[in-house]
Order: sequence, then C-alpha cells, then structure tokens
Amino acid sequence: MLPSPGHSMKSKLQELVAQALATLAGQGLLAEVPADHAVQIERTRDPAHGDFATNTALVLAKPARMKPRDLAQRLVDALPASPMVAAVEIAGPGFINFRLTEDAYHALIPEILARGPDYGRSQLGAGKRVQVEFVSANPTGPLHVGHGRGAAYGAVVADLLAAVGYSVHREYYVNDAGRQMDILATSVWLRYLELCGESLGFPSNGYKGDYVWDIAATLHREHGDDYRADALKVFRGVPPDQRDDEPDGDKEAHIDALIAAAKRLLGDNRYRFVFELGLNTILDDIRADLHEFGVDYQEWYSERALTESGAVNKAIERLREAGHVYEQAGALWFRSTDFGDEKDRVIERENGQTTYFASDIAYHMDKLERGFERVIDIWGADHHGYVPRVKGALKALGDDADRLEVLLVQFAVLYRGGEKVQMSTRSGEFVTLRQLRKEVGRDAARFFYVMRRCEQHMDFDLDLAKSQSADNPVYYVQYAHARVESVLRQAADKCMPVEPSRGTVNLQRLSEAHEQALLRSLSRWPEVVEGAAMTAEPHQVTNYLRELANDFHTYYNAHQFLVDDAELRDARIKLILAVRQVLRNGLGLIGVSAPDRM
RNA sequence: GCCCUCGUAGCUCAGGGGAUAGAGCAACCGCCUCCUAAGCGGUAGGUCGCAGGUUCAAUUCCUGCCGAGGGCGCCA
Repeated sequence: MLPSPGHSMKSKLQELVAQALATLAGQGLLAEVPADHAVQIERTRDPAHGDFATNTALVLAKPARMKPRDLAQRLVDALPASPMVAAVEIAGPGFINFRLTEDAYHALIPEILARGPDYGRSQLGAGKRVQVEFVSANPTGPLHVGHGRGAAYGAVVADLLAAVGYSVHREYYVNDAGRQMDILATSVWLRYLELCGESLGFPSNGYKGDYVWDIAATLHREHGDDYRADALKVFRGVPPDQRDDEPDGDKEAHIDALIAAAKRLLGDNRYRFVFELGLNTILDDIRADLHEFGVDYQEWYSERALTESGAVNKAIERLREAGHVYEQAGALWFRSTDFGDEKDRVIERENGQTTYFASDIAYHMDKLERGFERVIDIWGADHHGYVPRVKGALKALGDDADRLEVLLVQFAVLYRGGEKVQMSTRSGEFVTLRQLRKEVGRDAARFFYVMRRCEQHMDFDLDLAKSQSADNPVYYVQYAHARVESVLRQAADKCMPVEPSRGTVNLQRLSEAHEQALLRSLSRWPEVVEGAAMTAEPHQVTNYLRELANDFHTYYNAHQFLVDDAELRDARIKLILAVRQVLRNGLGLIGVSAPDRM
C-alpha cells in the first residue's frame, strides 16, 4: 500500500522514514533502491518494542548492499527530528522501533474533539468517482436474509469509501425485464383468479409466497372482476405441469404457456397493468425494507430502461464489430473463451430474445461509460462463475476490465436454539430480512452481518444477536457509549462542570496505564478506517470497536472519573469524550446506533 | 471432472512475509460500601489441515495432496 497523505501517526512516521531514505539516496547509498519504494510502518505487537516499527532496513539491505543493522543505523542517523518521537532504537535483525512522546498522544484528544465526526476520515480517495452496486435482488419477492448480508456489507463498503474521500454512487440494478417477472405477473394473476372464485391448479414453478396473495387481493379489491378470465380457457392447451401425480410433465413449458395465456387473454394493456402492480408493490417493499435497514441508494437502475434505450443491442453490435460474436444453431454466441472464460456464452437466443448476460454486458458497458473510475459489484458467492465472462465482455469491448472489482459475499446460515434454520426459496419458506430485523433488531443485524469477512461462510446466531448480555458484541460496544453518557449525566447531577477545558490543558495528568492504552487505541482509528476501506473489510471496524470498548470498560472498572481533583477530572472527562466520539464514528460507519442509555 | 472460497484453541472467528500466533464464548478462580456487574481481572487451552518450494525470515506467498462448502444451463 502506498503511503497515504493522511494525518495519522502512522503516515507521519512514514513521512519521516521517507525523508531519511531521501537523505541516504542523496549520499548515493541507495543506487539500486527503487525511487518509489513504499515505507512500511506497522504497529508493534509487543509494547517493549515501542509503538511503531519499520522493516525498511531489512527490505532494503540487499539492494543497498549493506547489512540490515548497518543500514538501520544510517537511517536512524538521517531521521529528521520530530516532537512526536521520543525514542528510536534498532532491534532484532534490523527493525527500527519508534516510541512516541506522551505529548503526541495527548495532542490527540483536542484533535478528536475538534474534528468530531470527521476524525478518522481522510482524502485518500481524492474525490475519485466510484460506483458500488449491491443487493440488486430480482423484484419477485421480499428480500431474504441472504440479501441482508449483501445489503449490510455493501452499505458499509460504500460508506467506508466515502469516509476515505471517494465520491460514492450507490446503485441497485432492478431486474424488471426478464422471464422471472413474467412468472411473477402470471402468479399474481392466477391468485387473483382464485380470489374471483375460479378453481385452478397453481403452477409448481409459480411464486407461492403469501405476498403474491396480497398483491392479488389488492387487484381484486380495487378492480373486482375486471381482470377475470375463465380458468378453463386459461389452461386450455397448456402442457401438463410436473408434479407428483404427473412426473412426466414439463414445469417450464407449463409456466411459459400460462404466461402466454395471460398475455393473450388480458391483452397488452391489462397484462402490463398486472405486471406493473406486482413489480411496483414488491419494489416499494424492498425500498422501504432497505431504508429501514439504513441502506439507501443514489440510483435504482432499471434493466427494462436499459433494454428500451437500445443499449443491449448496441453492446451486441459492438461485440459483433469487434469480431467476438458468432452464430450457431440459430443463436448468437459471444466467444468469451478468448477472454479466459471456460466456455462461450449465448447472448441472443434462438427465439430472438437477448439473454440476461447480454443485459449485463450492456449494463457494465454503461457503468464505465458513465465515467466511474472504479466500479464495484457486490454479488452473492453463487454468482462467482459470472466474473470471468463479464470481465471478458468488457475486454472484448476494448474497455479496461480492471476498473471493475467484483466482491463475493457468502451466504449466511441462521441458527436458532443451536439448530440450523431451514430455508427453501422454492416453497416460499425463507426468512425475510424484515423478519430478521423484527426478531433481532436493526443494530444487531447490521453488526452481525459485517462482523465476518465477506468470503467467510457465516453462522448467524439469532439467540446471541437477541441476547442482552456481555456475550453480545453489539451491546458490548453500545454499552461503552451509554456508560460515557451516564458518567456525564452523573457529573451534571453532582453539579460538576462537564464542559472540558480547551487544548491539552491538564492532559499530562493522564498517566495511568489504562489511559495510555486508551489513547493508543484512539490513535489507531484513522488507520482502521483506511485499512477497512482499502481492503473492503468492514469487519476490521467491528473488531476495532470491540477492542476500544474493552479498553474503555477496563478503564471504567479501574478508575473513578468524577474525582474531586478538578484538573484530573477535567482530563479524564476529555478522554472519555474522545472515546465517545470515536465510538460514535465507528458505530455510525457500520449503521449501528449509539444509545445514550441502555 | 473443471472453477471459486475456506481449513488457526473444545466452539465462533481475527491476524495474512517479521520479533513470544490473538479475541469472544464455553471451563475454572476472583472482583459491586464505588460514575450502569449489559462490566472487569486471572488460570487453563495451539504441530496455524499435510508435504514440498521461494526467502535473511513462512501460520502468512507458490505448488501438490487431504478435508469442508459453493459454482459450473439457449435459467435469472
């Protein structure tokens, strides 16, 4: 990772070492060292090694033709003086360890209090435009808990990128054009016919969830029998469904014939009306669901609009002109094997319909044309096979496929009472995101979803998420915040001034080991935000918050804050105000509330 | 069969070239006359799946193997 122009302690040290390297280079000592060498500064694991360490001398020993410890010594000699550095020493095979001054840590407190919500934010992204597309579930039913993880993860990745200075565009791709939507419209209509009193066998491939009944009921309530047709006519000539008593049936042919019947018997306008009713009802529900989950978008991008704008045909034309398309068995194929895919893919079917993949090519072409410097797609891990073909298509179009980053999120498995919660989309028996939010609450859901690396299979323990105990990491962190608020209320009750003095006044009184540990944790926050943003790993934030909360709880147990000694009390109040601020910033970043009392 | 991800403490997981591998839970022992015990401290617990390779240095990177999960359609 390149040195950042940030203001963190780490980046300041990076700068010092870089200056020392420049000095040695000026003396002609580093002829074979690349000029753009990135200085690595890390936090030490062992406090005996100081606060930070760099392996620069070890890494550069060979090109500098020096022994690591000799190079380290020269670097130390060339290091510019800095008020933040208390001691520098060479250790082990050639590490350079830095110990920072107490003043450097004390100065952190007024900085945190002055910057407030901005402490931890940076300009690393330099305003570059990045698009984050996430969730994008088909609007054929409510979001389930699998989508919830993508929603929480995507929202935090987007917020992290914004926090480090990117201009972020959050987008939901609405698949409102495909066959699945026709199946939904037909499902709604068939349920409506049942409500009208028609008797029929519901197709095994139809959508069977209760929400389909709800949409059908709206149609029936508001329009009576206006959309009614004789069930016998609907099913006339339709090939048999595949079900237990008819194992030889074809469920695909069956549902397709029913869609055709719906279109024929309703006519274009009335079919479109039923279709739109289903689509809009579900999309409104998804939008509201995500909003209540703290997930909002800049844009809901319609696949249908993409198709109607001619973008799909344009993409196919561009591929054809570039010579990456061929016809076979009546269909149009994209030769994706030329770009690393394992087999070629159909983009236009024998019946003239373009495939979902063709829309995807057009959509990604459009994303790049809109001028985003980075395009991030967040997909369910089951779509990983799509990555080579989408990237392949971009390469075939002559675009820079590296601008597209695909992050894959594994599914979450719910556990209740130690038992796996069984889910099946087919039968409509799945746990919805809304049910999860109702059961464990928004805060726990948001926190738990991003607590693990996205590529990790996740066991979501519902009982733990609900438990109001120390075991529950959400409450643990929130409780730290509530405790700070509680102390401030107590101070007010005792008529002690809560308004702290300015600057670093009294801060030298913070000499306890617990206080120093807390200050070190507070100083890490900008590094955590930067690291989490650059690696798209929100779990680094939750881990940090647990550590910070732990430092605070330990301190709380060991020392009284509201002491009679006014100067000491002032210093401690300033410290816990800084802790409160960083807890708020961290919880805010992952979409979790910071309650005043619990 | 091919592809992707993962194998770290009894369980759930961090760490991902660097100095003695960490946390939470579970187990055991302690701590409220005190700003919320939804809290804190301590003890115990590991051949970082196995075998090679690269490196001054490998749990981390590479290769192979073993094991777990997922994906491989003129579906979306």
